[in-house]
Amino acid sequence: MGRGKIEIKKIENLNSRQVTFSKRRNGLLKKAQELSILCDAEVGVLIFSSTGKAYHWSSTSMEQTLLRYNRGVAEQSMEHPSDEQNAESNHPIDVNALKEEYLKLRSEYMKLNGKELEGLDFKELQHIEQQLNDGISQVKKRKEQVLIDQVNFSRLQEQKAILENEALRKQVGIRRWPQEENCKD
Amino acid sequence: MGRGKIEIKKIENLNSRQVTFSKRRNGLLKKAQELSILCDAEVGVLIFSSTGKAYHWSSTSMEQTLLRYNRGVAEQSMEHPSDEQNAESNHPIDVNALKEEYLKLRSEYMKLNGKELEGLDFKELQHIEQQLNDGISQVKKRKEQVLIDQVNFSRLQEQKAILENEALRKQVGIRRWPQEENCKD
DNA sequence: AACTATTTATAAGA
DNA sequence: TTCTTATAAATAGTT
Repeated sequence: MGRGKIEIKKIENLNSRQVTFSKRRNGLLKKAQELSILCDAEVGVLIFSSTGKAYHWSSTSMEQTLLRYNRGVAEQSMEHPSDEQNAESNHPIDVNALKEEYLKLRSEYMKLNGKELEGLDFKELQHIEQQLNDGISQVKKRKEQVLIDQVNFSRLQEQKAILENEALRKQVGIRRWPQEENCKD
Repeated sequence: MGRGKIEIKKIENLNSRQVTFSKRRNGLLKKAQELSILCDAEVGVLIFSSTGKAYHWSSTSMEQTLLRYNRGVAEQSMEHPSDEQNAESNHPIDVNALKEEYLKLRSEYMKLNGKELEGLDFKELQHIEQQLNDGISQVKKRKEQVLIDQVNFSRLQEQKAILENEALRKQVGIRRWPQEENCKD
């Protein structure tokens, strides 16, 4: 839509690129606003120029829009709980969402440490106690396993040492016998 | 740009609105892509329809784009350290630091739940067990206190009820005594 | 920053 | 939904 048709590929001329960026950026934001008004939609747009300058617009607030996006992402990850990439990278991205998650987690963590228990009712306390007991049970199992592994490892080392000793003894024996004849006196 | 000019305001007819949403959504995403390619910019678009459906597009990945946005937000809050709005939302200055904190806390939390214990040695496991025992001890104390509070509260209610009963009995007595003389047979 | 020839997007109709 | 097409809007190249 202009004096000539253009190919959609990076504009190499810096000046043209900056002019086009300015024009099309405004166009995109206008379109975004029109879409949100006409269709009663929530729209957010984020733009970073090649020089690193940031522009953004949201029909509500960017924070709200990002929170909504993250909620969606969270739901998706619930639906595909064991996607490898998801598991790795699906932590909340928006600062506020992350902070919220962090504070929630911190609160849970404090409770497991027997702190900040005020305001919990009996049933909630019972639940935490159960959670702690389960935790202890797992930790004890793991401790036991670590000890068993150690014992097994020691036995293995012992066996290895014994075998090595036998081998060495044989070697020593073979080498020594002729020598011993000289030393015999 | 169509058969007729339209005013930019919510389209009341549901069907028209949905049709326009679909068309303009595609248009917006196309424009976003063109901008990103022509001008070598990073662009992200988030759209939520009035029915709650989510659409999004990013020239890189939405996660990367949002991280970049949040970095910008963080930088801004560095530039105006004690802005009123900042004080209100209390953004952590560095998203990455927060993310790191979050992951560390999450790891601790998992351990207390008896998960992700691989790689810990016996001493570390013992420490976690001790931590869990301390937690349980506190939770039990708190449970006891909740019960004591409940008992005390019940006693108080009981006392109140008894006093009320006495007061009522007296009132009833005063009214009844003359009547009882009639009923005595 | 404006201008304007063209291209592109899309409103309304089928 | 999808296609068609007349028209509005966006914008490429120019001034």
